Amino acid sequence: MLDTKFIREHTERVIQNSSAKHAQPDIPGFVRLDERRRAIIQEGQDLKAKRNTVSDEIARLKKAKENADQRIAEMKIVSDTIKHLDEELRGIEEQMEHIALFVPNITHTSVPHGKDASANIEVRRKDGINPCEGEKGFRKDHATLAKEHGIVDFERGAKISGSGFPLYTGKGARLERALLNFMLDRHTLHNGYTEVFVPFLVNAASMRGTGQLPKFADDMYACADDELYLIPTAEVPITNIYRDDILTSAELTKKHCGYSACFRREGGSYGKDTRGLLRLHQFNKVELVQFAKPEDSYNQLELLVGEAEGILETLGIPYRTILLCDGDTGFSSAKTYDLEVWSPAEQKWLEVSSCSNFEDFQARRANIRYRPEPSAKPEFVHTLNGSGLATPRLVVAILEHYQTEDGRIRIPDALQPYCGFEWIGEK
RNA sequence: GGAGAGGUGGGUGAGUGGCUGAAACCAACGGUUUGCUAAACCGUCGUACUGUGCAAACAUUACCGAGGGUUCAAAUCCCUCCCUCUCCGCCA
Repeated sequence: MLDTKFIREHTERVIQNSSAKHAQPDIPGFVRLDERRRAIIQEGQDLKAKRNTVSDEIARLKKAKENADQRIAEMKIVSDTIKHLDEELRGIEEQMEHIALFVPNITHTSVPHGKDASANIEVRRKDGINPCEGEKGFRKDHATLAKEHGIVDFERGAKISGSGFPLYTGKGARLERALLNFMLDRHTLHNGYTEVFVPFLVNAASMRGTGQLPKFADDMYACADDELYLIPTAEVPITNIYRDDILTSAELTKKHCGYSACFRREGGSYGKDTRGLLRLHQFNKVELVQFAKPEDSYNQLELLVGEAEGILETLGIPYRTILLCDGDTGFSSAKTYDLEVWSPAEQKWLEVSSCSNFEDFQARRANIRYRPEPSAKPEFVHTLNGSGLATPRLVVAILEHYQTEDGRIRIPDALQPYCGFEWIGEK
């Protein structure tokens, strides 16, 4: 959410930025409502001030056993007027909020302009680290490999829940767990994150705090009877840990990582991208979340991207890092880098991480603040997050890059201690 | 799920209709003093919005879990909801 004052004072910029992000909120309407709102507040405050002083007078009169009926009658009318003003004000603020919740975050000046992914900028690429040689005829795609080795049972997953709910079996389940443990250990032991294990169902206030609601309601699974939502990412519960809190300057930058299952409806996305593990309704992810001072946040974003890249480097998977243009940058984000791994079978880059600086956009919604100095006024923190990383496409990359000519799959060195085996498949 | 108790400022905690935005204590911050990892004393010490002002600041208003209601006037009375604690039941 943007600051009302900011929208009022930078109306043109907000309109342009919204349109770059393919959104058309009614900014002029918002500004008009804001004018009326402030007029009502002023009028209401004057009347309330009058009521307060006269009420004191009534108290004095009554104490002195004098008649106050005249004043009471006057104040009854004043109170009625106040009531009507408050009602109008509530209506206006509701309308304003309805508009404000759909205004996207302003992108950072370093973000390139463009209408879609074609304007994104590749900032780094690490290929040539393929441990099992280049693109050869023996290569099979991940779904075929997964079936042949019996490590993912898509059919039974579909029987249990539906398509997009994979059932990992045997070494596949072990590999999944190994990846998660490996990544969590790395972020907690080497990158200075404090681990959290979060609820997977959250309330509406949490979803609003991180920006999933109200705009993306259709993308989420909801438990209507309990007003709870299945999280699409651990970003939601982790960021909301400090909703309505005031942090101290000393505890920033605060870094949390956590595993969660992630649930996404992915409505209308059936097509070629849905093969195997490429796009799922439920998947596993380790998430990185940071709460930073405004002056540190962009430096922290670069560090966070590096931490996510470190996982791919250690696993020896070819990847590239993309800076998203404004038209491709998410609703809540001011600047986003995507990490993509190469799928030789798909001949495509697959997104495995999205690392963003939200500046104070989420913090304003979720009311997460800090005091720059012990007795200073609280200010909004900057929030950042990134996947570190999501497992399904990581498994895709491992299967496809680490398959050998004899049809087996070698486990990356760093994962072997976590897996307890070196190979998938018989020689 | 049933019964009871309770939710007040960073913390503890007083306050049952009008001089209470809220005592007291603790913490924190500033200062004085004592020459020493401390103590004493003095002072400051919630948040938001609106307005005036370049600003520091000042003024109004609102906020005592959330939302409604009663009243000239609500932390205080009434209703609904949420949460916490205790006991019982159930359960991994």
